[in-house]
Amino acid sequence: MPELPEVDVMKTGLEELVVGKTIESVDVYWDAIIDQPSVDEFKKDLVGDQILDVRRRGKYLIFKLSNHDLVSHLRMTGGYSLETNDLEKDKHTHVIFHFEDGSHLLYHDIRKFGRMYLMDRNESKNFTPLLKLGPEPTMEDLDFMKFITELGDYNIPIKSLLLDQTFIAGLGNIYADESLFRAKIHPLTPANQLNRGQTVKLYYAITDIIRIAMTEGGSSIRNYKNAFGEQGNFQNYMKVYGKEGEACQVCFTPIEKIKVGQRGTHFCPQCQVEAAL
DNA sequence: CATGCGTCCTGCAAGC
DNA sequence: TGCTTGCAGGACGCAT
Repeated sequence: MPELPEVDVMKTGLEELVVGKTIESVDVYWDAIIDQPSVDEFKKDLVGDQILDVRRRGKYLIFKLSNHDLVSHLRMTGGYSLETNDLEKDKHTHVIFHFEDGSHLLYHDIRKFGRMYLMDRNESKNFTPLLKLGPEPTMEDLDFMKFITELGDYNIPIKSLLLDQTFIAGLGNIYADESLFRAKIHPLTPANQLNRGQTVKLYYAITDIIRIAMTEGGSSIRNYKNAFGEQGNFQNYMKVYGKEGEACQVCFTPIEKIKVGQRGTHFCPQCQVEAAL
């Protein structure tokens, strides 16, 4: 499932593969992928647009086109690939951008949760979902003191807060669980009950985990691949995600899995103790 | 306003 | 073996 590091890898791949290409036509095979405008307008408006740049904000991709901004969210299973020779679409290919040079950019998405939003040029800066995003989980963007202070504003489980994109943009279930393990914080601990030491550890855990995941090309679980069809390596660094029942690498206690805010949550019951109240 | 839950989807795995 | 059931989860919409 693409989280920030995986989307970033996809962005880098797309930059190399499609910048400079001009769209000749667009096919849409699953209408719900196109959130705005209508499918007909989407297909019509993109004709003749040239791809100038590809950017990322949180888990969103932003294609900067000569006449539009195209915002794309991959959600669970979305992804892009470029076909330069024969067009090989399968049942999971839902949108195809045909380029004037004869190549094709395919959007595929098994679960069909992904969404695309087309708007006028430079209007993504006024696009509400992007405006609401919190800071990037990097040391450059995530202000240390602000992070520490704002944790005290939320009386919800810290795991749930880490998944709130308006608090921090880009963390998903994997990196939230891995960050909490690294910081030795129990996922159910209310955010406003973390002590000073825990908040500091959490800041560095999040930024470290994301930095490592980005340098390792993201994670490849459930066959996730980047725009080049390559896999990432961060799954080799995972300590708790998907490891329920396995011995903790630190203390050998079996990793447990619980539900927090309807989401599967993995943690070590020995290393990640609840805050002392 | 803050929080919680159902919804969208398909593939896979577990259970009988 | 073959069927049914449940689970995976990001973000939104609606309810409380």
